[in-house]
Amino acid sequence: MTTKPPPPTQNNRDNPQRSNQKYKPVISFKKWHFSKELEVLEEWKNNGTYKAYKMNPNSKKPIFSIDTPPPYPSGRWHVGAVAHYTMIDMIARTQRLRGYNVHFPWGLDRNGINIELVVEKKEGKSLYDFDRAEFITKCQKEITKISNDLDTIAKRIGLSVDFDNPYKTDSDRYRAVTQRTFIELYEKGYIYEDLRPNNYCPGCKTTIADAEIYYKDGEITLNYIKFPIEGQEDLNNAEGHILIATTRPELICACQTVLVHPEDDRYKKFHGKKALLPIFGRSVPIQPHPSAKMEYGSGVVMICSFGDSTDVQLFRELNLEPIKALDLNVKFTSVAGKYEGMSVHEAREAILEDLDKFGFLESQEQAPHKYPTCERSKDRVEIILLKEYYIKQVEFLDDLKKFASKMRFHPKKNRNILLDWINSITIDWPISRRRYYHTEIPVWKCNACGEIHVPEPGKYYQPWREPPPFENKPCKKCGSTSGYTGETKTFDTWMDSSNSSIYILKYGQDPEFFKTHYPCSIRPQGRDIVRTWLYYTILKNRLLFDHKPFHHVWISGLGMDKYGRKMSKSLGNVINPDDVIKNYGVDAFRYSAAAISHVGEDFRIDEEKIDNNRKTLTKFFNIAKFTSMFPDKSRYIRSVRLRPVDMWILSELNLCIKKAAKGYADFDFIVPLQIVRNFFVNNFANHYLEMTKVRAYEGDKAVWATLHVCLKAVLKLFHPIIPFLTYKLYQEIYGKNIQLTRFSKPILSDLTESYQKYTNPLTEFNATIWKHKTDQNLSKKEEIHVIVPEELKPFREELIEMHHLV
RNA sequence: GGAGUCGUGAUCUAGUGGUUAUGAUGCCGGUCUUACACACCGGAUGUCGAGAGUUCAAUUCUCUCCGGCUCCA
Repeated sequence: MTTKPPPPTQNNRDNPQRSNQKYKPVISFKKWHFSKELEVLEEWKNNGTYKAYKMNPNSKKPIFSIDTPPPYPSGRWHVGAVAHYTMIDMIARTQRLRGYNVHFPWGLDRNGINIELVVEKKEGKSLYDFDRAEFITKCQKEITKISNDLDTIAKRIGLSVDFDNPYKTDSDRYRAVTQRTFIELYEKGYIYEDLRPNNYCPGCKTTIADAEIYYKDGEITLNYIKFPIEGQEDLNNAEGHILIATTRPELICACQTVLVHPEDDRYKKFHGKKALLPIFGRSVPIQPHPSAKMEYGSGVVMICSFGDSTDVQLFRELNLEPIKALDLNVKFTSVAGKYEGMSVHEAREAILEDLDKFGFLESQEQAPHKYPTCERSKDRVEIILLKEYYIKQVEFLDDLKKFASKMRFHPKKNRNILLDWINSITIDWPISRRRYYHTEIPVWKCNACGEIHVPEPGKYYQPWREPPPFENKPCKKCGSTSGYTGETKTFDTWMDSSNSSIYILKYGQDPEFFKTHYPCSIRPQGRDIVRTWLYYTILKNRLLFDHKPFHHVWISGLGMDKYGRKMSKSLGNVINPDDVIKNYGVDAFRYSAAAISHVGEDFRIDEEKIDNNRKTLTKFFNIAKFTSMFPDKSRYIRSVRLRPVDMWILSELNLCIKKAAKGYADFDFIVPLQIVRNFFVNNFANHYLEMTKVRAYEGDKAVWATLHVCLKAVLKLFHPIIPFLTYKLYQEIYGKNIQLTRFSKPILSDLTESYQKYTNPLTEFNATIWKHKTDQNLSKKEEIHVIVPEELKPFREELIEMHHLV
């Protein structure tokens, strides 16, 4: 490679680039600043965009329904949640551009204990000390107060939901649907009432389901206690007592048996004997059972009602009579003798002192321990005998697994989270709660025989304050006319939430619509609520319709800080989404959310990265601005005389469209983002624009057409991710609302495909020339003596012009 | 303790039984080249989690282990 010395003075008169005053970008502003997003929002408000987001019931396009997670208003959105919702919005925008009639509803989840706890705290008393109606009114007011801001931020982040028809899970209409599902399930025989040991949260004062329990790690004292052997009592002789290890000494009063491992030679001598409960003196059988672990503690375990879920299992298996040791206030009952009225903690202290005093307590050691807590109040959960309503699930688990295999999971691997949970279920779902701001259980019981009566579905019932809707009829079971008493219990809020997908498809409201559009297209949700929201939805759909509820399930990970740690107040790493939007704009945030990782992975939110992505958007803007200098001749792409370089970029565009479509079909936005960005910046801007600048300024229609074919396609491909910038550019350049368009299809594929092979040699050749000039400290305009290689002959003219080859 | 899943430069990511392991961001150095310094050019950075096995050859297949996450006990 040789270079000629530069001519003494460069005469630019003939340089076609001088004539670029002729061409001005059509874009009305010089720079993109994200404050323009606010203008876009204003335009959307005025140009009917929000109406265009609505599902059109008369459209012939196929419906794509999204079971938008209805957010629970809780003051401020977590920045991870904001990212989550923008990604769900990308799904909606993608599907519109793919030609679907998208049903993207907007709702608020307003039922539940959270708001009750807020009111209780504010008023300083427990809900049982309120008048029920008054308490409900207070909850309603409180939740409405903190719901108000949600629409503003939802609009600001570009959500394309149907804002005009939001639903609320605490509305009469929604609750009527929840009650309908209960009534229908009751009539199908899937619901029953039973007295069973249940998880009971002392803080929330209600039963909770296994799905609502989280296990925490802690340490606990393991107490070695001597139980005398009946008939040969002697605390000082190995034959006279058996040493058991327990973490729950306060439950001795509820003990019904003592277990040792069948193979444990140390205790074979005690098989069939009886042990006397210390302090209480009651005798219980000692029996061999494989659940007693030889290596844990002394290898002897006492089984009480109820220390943990193993106890519950063993009571059932061994047919033991439960002893109700704790009442609803989690205080000991009279079976605890002198410990009656004490809390768990008080009783434990007291009995340990007594055991020690009387010589029963041999020793103590600290042991690691996992204990169940309530996910809401974080209180330690106790197991108490309670009468509750249950939905059958255990006998349907195989069906649920079948449905799980029929739904497309994004990402695929997250199906296992669901399967793991299904496989761990051993008991039916307790659905009744002893709370107020929840949907009421629509049941009245006969005053004479207690038979359950359910009303006709369709209406919202409040049995605790309404007369039974069948007042004058005699009881269907006993014929009594002594009247009915309304149920005071309410539903687990997951009974409501698990209806969202059928509610938005108008179940119980528009049977025709429901029939046509069931099941729902996609459930987007976070990984943290697979065992609740997703699981219960599948269960309900199995029981009601014997059908899978969704075609797709999209499960995203959780938002972390930039080091991958959970955001928490105590770590001081909480990012405020309002600040992020204020500092970098929504598109930069959305772009970052898409670029952050594959769907399903936990993602790290790093403000520095968001700021860098903001710069990338400026780059995009500049490419568009340059392109917009030339008239849009894209519709003549088939008739203009395309040269090889045009064919080449079209072949790259086609490849880009195809690859991006694949990523969009998976709702995995990092894939299209990387592909389109690479095409737009690396191939289109760096190489194609540079190679065709001269022709473009000369007025070559083929270049003009190609430029705009590419730009249009790219704007659309980026639109789901960065709706504001792409909307504005499309509006300014093409005078149309990009939100109402379709993705571009590959164009002239057959003709252009063979040009694929030039990508590498072409870009490498250009890079070599650029590098050479830089190394030699030459201007890019400097003439240079280089011969275009044979394989790049089709691009010879452009390459000579571009690099000033001589 | 058991099950599932993942593990590629600081971060995210491509990819494959044989490549000097892809690209991006960041980092470092240089350059105001008229779409863009919110730019461009260049550079450094990886024992492809560790070990063993299969193979002529393994980042890629198998096993074990380690680490992250999830679930269960």
